[in-house]
Amino acid sequence: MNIKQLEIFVTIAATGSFSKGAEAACITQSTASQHIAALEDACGVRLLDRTGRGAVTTEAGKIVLIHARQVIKSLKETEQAILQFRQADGVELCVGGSTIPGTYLLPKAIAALRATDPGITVKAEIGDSSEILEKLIEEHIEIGIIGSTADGKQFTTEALGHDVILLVARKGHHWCGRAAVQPEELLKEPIIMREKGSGTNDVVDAALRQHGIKTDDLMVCATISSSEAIKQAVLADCGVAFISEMAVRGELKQGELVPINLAGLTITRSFSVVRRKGRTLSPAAAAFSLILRKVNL
Amino acid sequence: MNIKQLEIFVTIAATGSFSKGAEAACITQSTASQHIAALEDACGVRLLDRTGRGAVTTEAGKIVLIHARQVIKSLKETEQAILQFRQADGVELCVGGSTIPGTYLLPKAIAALRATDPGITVKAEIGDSSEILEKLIEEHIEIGIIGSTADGKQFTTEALGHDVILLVARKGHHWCGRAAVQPEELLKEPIIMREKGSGTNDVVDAALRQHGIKTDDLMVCATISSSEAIKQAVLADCGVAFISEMAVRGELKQGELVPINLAGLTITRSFSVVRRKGRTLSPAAAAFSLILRKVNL
DNA sequence: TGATACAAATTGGTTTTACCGATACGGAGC
DNA sequence: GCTCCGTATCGGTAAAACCAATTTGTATCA
Repeated sequence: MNIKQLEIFVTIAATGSFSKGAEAACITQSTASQHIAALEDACGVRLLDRTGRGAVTTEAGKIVLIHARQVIKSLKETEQAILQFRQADGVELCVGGSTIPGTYLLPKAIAALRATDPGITVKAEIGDSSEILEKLIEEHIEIGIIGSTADGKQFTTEALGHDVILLVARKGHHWCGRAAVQPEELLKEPIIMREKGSGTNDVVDAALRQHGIKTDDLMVCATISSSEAIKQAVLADCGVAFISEMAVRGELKQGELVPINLAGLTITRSFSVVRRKGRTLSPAAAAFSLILRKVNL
Repeated sequence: MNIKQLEIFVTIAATGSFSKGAEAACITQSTASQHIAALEDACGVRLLDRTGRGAVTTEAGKIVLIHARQVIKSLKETEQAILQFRQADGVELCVGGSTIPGTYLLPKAIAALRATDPGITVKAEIGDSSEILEKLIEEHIEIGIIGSTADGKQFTTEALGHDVILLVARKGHHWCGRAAVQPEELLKEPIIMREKGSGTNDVVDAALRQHGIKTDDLMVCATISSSEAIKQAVLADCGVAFISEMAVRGELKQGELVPINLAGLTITRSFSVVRRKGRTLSPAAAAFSLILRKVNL
């Protein structure tokens, strides 16, 4: 029993004749006849009664007809789903972003994607870099943007642009107005940090280490897993903090937060688009990947 | 896109490997590879990512997988339905019977059928002979029992046994006790008849005509389309009536109704099993047809 | 009752497909 | 770089799908 047989059976049943059905199916009557014979053989019962002026379905034929229509319908739906998928229409794209790019880049990219491909709905997951990579492995997301690098064996990364991480203090902080602060001075100043595993923490840690400072030795007054919350903490005069320039752009402009110049220390990091190595991107994800680059320019 | 391809795709997706999937599907890995290539070609997208340690479904593959399972399920259901049908299990058999055989033969036959094939449910339609034939043509029923004959061009009939049609009167009727009544005497006696189109009417009409009597000339005091109702009418002393012996067996035994001997006139008729010519009977109907003959013996 | 259409079944032969075994290729792990 | 494991590809064979032509079967009509 195969699809072709069922399709021809349905058209013959609909037209009430082998020859008409065959014509409708663009095959010869002889082929149609053979198909029906094979189908009847497979079923073990006669499906069409030959009347001399065509053919009518038997009781068994009526049963097969109903089911055959369902099979054909399912197959059509399969083709339809693939078509939709290829046009990235009605599909859900799952992406992820670590805190900073997830908060400040993803929304723009999603908006741009929805503008060009309104058929795509996006599900975005925000987490720190390590969480995003984990979600990639577990296939919760197809593509992610993180602020650190990823293992080249499991992932394919692509640079996307960069970001400056600033040391900021509340206006009126005693460091304000100073041309430069020496890195060692950090050791005696209350500071708010991101949790380990976050991209921000990683690059700050690496940069300070180059100046002989271990983050473990800092006077960490709080470890907070949200940049936004850290910003609020600095505004509340809890201490200073390393924070992405993107996250404090507004506050810097309004003068509520002040960038502190650390002598000889400029912390930058690149964002990367990351996906599982060797995996094919869905058309939706491929479109998103393209847009990410444009948006960043 | 065909069933085989989908089936192999599903097994490969389930086993996570071309070679394991092929083994499970009892084909070689090479064939499996070709099937997937063909399927991917048909879909226009990659369905499986080859990882070097097997294969995992792509986003597109996940979509196809869900739909492919549905297609395969539908096909399985088709096969299952046919199997049930062939075993006459869970099927509804539609039969018909004209008044007399429908009332006095069908119930026994249905009971016998249900005893041997409990999977069959029977839908029986009772009507006069012409109605039964009409239902056959309209395919409301597959098989019918009528008390007259049917057009040999459209129907296949099979004799099933016969029945005597008696002229009966209420006990105490002035004809009771007479050895014989002359047919002409009928013209002066109130009589209750079945409607035209009924088998009973047909054979009575034919028999009387042989004795030069037209039914139109009878003193028909009522035309009733139910034998049971006619019986009640005779019991109520409305008049005499031709009635199937089967229908009055009980009343004759109890002496409430009395058979009248019409000189030189014995009306018998055969019952026939009728079905549409050239049409295949469902297994259920075929079983029923067999049983009908046995029950009648 | 035959003649005549019309429809489906069958036949014979060609093209296409399905399948397998063997082999080439390619990534993962040592 | 080598080996192992898995997929892709190649070449050949057997099966099937398909068609054109023909036969068979069934109503319809004269």
